[in-house]
Amino acid sequence: MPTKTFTADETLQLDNQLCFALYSASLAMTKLYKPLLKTLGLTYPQYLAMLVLWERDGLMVSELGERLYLDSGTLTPLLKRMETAGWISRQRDVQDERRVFITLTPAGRSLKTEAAKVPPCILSASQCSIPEITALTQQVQALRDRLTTA
Amino acid sequence: MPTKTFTADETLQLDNQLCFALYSASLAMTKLYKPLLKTLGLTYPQYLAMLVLWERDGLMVSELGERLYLDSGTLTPLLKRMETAGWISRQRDVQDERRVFITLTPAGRSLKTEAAKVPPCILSASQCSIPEITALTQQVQALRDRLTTA
DNA sequence: GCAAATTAAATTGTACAAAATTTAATTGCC
DNA sequence: GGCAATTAAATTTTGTACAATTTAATTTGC
Repeated sequence: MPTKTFTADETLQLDNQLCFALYSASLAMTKLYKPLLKTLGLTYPQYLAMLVLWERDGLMVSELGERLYLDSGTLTPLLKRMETAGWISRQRDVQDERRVFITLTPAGRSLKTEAAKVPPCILSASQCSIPEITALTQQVQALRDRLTTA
Repeated sequence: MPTKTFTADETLQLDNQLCFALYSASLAMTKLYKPLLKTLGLTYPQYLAMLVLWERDGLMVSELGERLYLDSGTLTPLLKRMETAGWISRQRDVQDERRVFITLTPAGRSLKTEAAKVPPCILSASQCSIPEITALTQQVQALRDRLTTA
C-alpha cells in the first residue's frame, strides 16, 4: 500500500497539530476553572495537587510529582504557597532528612466538600455528554502514556 | 430515563478528570518537542507562533493572539525574544502607534525548511497512526471551541 | 568500613501564562 | 468640535514549568 506523503505546508499547518489542539484546549480548560477555584482559594495546579491529596495524603513530594507528571522545581514553590494558605503541612522525615511528607490540614481536608461542586459546573460549561467526556479522557490519557514512555 | 449520580470521591478522582488528561498530555507533548526545537533555536510557544507566521505574516500582535488563544501579556515578551533571536521584526504602525506588526525576517522564513522535519519525528514518537491523530485532533479542537465560547 | 554512585529535594535561571493596571490613540456620540 | 468610551499594547505582579546545578543523605561495591 503506498504511503501518503505530505507537503511542508501541510505538516506545519497550525490547525493540523495535535500538540496545539491539546495546548489550546488545556489553556481553555484552565480559564474555565480559574474563577471557580478562586472562590475556593486555589490556583489550577494547586487544585490538581489537592485532588491527589484528597485521594491519599502523607505522600513525599516526589510521589506527588509522579502522579502529576511534575518535578520538584515546580512543586516545591507551589507546595510552600499551599502551606502558607493553610491547606497542607510539609514535614521533613526525621529518619531521612531529604524526604518531605505532604499532609492535609483539617482545613485542606474539609475543602473537598466545596470542591465537589466544581466538576459539575465544568461539565455543563463543556456542553458534552458524560460518555463523550469519558471516551475523550481515556483517549488523551492513552496518548499521554505513550508520549511519556517515548 | 434516570440520571446516574456520582459520589464526591468519583467526581474528584484525578484520573477521571478530562482537564488533567489534557494538562498532562500537553506537558508531555511539550517535553517531546523541546529537544527537537532546541536544535532550531525555538521554545515550544515560539514554535507555535512561527507556525502562524509561516502561514501568513504581517499580523498584528492581537491577530497572532487570536490564532494562538494567547494575550499580549504573554506574546509581547515572547515576541521580543524572537526579535532578539533574529526570527521576526516588530514594527509599529505609523498610522496607528498602538499597532505592532510582526513580520518574518529572511532567517525566520528559511527556518521553515528545518522545522518541517519536526512533525514526522513527533508522529513516530507518538506511536499513533495518521487517522488516529487526525480524529483526536478534531475532537480536541471541537472541545476547545466549545470551552472558549462557554 | 569507606569511597563512589545514587537518590531526594532545594536552588537558580529562563520562559511562559494571565489578571490587573497603565498609557496612548481612536472612535462615537451629542 | 469635544469628551467619554473603547481599543491596543505595554507593564507589573503572581504563579507555574523545567533544565541545570547544588547540597545532603543513603546505598552499593569492593
